[in-house]
Amino acid sequence: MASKHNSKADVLTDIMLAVFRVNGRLLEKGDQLVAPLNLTSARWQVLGAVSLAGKPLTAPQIAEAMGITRQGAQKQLNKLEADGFFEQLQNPRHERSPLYVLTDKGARTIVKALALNEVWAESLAASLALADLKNTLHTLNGIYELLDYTVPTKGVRT
Amino acid sequence: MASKHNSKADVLTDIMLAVFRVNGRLLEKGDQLVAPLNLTSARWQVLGAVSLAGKPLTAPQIAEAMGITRQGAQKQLNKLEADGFFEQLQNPRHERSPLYVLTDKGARTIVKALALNEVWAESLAASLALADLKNTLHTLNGIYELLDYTVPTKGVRT
DNA sequence: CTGTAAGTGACAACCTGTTTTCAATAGTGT
DNA sequence: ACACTATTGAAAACAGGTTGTCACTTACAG
Repeated sequence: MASKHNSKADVLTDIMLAVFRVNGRLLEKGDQLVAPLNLTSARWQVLGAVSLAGKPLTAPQIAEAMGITRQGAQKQLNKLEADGFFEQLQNPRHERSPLYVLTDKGARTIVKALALNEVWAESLAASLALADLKNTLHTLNGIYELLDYTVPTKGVRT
Repeated sequence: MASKHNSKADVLTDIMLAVFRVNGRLLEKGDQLVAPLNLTSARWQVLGAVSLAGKPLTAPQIAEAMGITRQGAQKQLNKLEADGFFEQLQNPRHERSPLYVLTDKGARTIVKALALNEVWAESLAASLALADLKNTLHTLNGIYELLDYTVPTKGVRT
């Protein structure tokens, strides 16, 4: 499976391919993990963003927190609201742009999802070395910053 | 930006988030990289799979090499054939399932794409340490194997 | 042979996300 | 106040991928 690795560029190329594969598996396993809660990875992420903020957010704020476009976030919000995870709150600062607040059901669900994730991550991490994990996180962040280098408008998408 | 990291599971969770972010950026930058060749990351991957095999492949074979479903691969193949990167070859082993072979244009294009990728990877890797890259690749592969663990049918999707 | 299971292409519907466009709302400088 | 710009929701088209169905080859056990 391993290639020649005659240069740093070769190793980096293999890392890119590994990132693609791992990304796919993570989404797949994440979907399975929260399926019993009637969630998917994408929907869980939205719940998590609002829960983490600790206060109601507008659709564009959620999108920015998640690093996706506001339209993408809005789609999930519409579904999540229809399923009773969110409620709309009148936004005093914008009459057409409501704040989204977790319902009791939404709050209970995200707590369960985070617990499931914690158990899962622990079982995976058990067979990995802390030093390797830290190094990997640091290196991935370094790669991300290199890739992020030439973003003009602070990452804001229209 | 860094979290507390009180446990290996916490670091792993941050790695997961980093993988999502890096994956997104890689696709974005990859698209930009090969846009002058009238390719996208997805199409480039198909070209690469057939080029790497060194012989004509059927749609299901390409799908398996790429780790996607045959229907997904077929979609790209149809477009790539329409754009003159592939030609269909009569398959002696299955009259309804043609072999896809690179045209001259396809072969020339994948060579250019690989060259662009090499230059890009070198420029990125320049500021990273070889030991860190190797460790990261190894750790990501380890994570992938852990995630891959419970796949029943050898990963074949219907 | 023959029947049955597996492989395959062609579609269609869906998921997640992006881009584009439009109209309505909000913010700001003068 | 006023005009100009930025923000926002809504909707549609697109990209890349998945799942499911259908009909048709192919493979293979008996």
